[in-house]
Amino acid sequence: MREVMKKMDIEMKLRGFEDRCRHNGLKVTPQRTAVYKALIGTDTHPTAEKVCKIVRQDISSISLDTVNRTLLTLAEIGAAFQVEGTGQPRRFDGGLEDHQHFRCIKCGKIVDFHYEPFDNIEIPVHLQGQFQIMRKTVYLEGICQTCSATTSS
Amino acid sequence: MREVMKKMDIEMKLRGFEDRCRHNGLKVTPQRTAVYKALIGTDTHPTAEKVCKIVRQDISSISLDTVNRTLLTLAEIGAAFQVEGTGQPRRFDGGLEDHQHFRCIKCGKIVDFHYEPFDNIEIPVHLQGQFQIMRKTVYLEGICQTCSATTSS
DNA sequence: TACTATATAGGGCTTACTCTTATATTCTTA
DNA sequence: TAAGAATATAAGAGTAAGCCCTATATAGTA
Ligand SMILES: [Mn+2]
Ligand SMILES: [Mn+2]
Ligand SMILES: [Zn+2]
Ligand SMILES: [Zn+2]
Repeated sequence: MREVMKKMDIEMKLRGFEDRCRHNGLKVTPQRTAVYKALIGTDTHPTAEKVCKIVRQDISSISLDTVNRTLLTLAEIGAAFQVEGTGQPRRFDGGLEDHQHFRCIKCGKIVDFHYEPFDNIEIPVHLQGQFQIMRKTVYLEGICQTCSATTSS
Repeated sequence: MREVMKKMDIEMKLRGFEDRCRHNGLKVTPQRTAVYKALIGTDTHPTAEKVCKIVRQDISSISLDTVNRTLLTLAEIGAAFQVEGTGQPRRFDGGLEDHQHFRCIKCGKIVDFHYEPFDNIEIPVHLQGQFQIMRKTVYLEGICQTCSATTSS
């Protein structure tokens, strides 16, 4: 059943996260775990503010600063990353598998997508010599269907 | 001779820019022209602040707000774009030909590069139906040589 | 259980950017 | 070419994200 699988998946990720913290000399705190859980529980590439709101359902006293700090920490230890893009409030992604993003320049929505040729692009050797590459992604920008429909009045 | 070609190229771009302004019902002001010129005169993906400094060599009284506003205007009329990436101060690019970016997460440097297979990626049909795509780029993130050298102490 | 190192909450601070308004400039049309 | 209408600019105040500081709290450990 789907739900059961999902729960197992989350449990596994949480276990991995705790290990990752320990390996990096970081304490496993309820706040950290909750932020991580909130992040992997959505595919909306949320802002710190948004994550904070979610986490406060469990830990009502968590501060926005802690959420911010924690999200940066997650990125540092490789448990998440900051989404590329151009918006003001920084956005995060807990999806570590290779995938691509489309961003709507009207509403700011960021949509995940997969496409074999993009997921599997190979970095050419001359660049590998020049840079130590840690992330690669195909980034598309434009207008989503909702916004297209709304605008054309 | 290189210099002469460069000058002709700039002249052509400026002419095109003025046309683009008029077609969009925008007045051609010294400030706008200067901001545009500054932007196409660099490949460093500058911030508004940086552009402002450059422009002030010509127009010492230009305000940072005008530079900001103008850069956004350039993006709106398609004479430039905001660079994807994750940094705080927004950065701009006047290079409209297909090209890709590498961004160093240590020093924030953004480097242009070309690679045929990346420059020519085709957007799959199922995405074209879903989104109106206005820009595509391969975005790489990592650590540049300078920062690699510095860090490994 | 007690100790040490690290994390958090809260609040103030900084900085990039946006908004407002009075003045200046472009562009049009007579 | 002069005058008028529409738009742009400069300056400064306002806003919001996120960073920094410090006293208190908590996790890991012995
Ligand atoms: Mn994603
Ligand atoms: Mn570029
Ligand atoms: Zn949209
Ligand atoms: Zn670097």
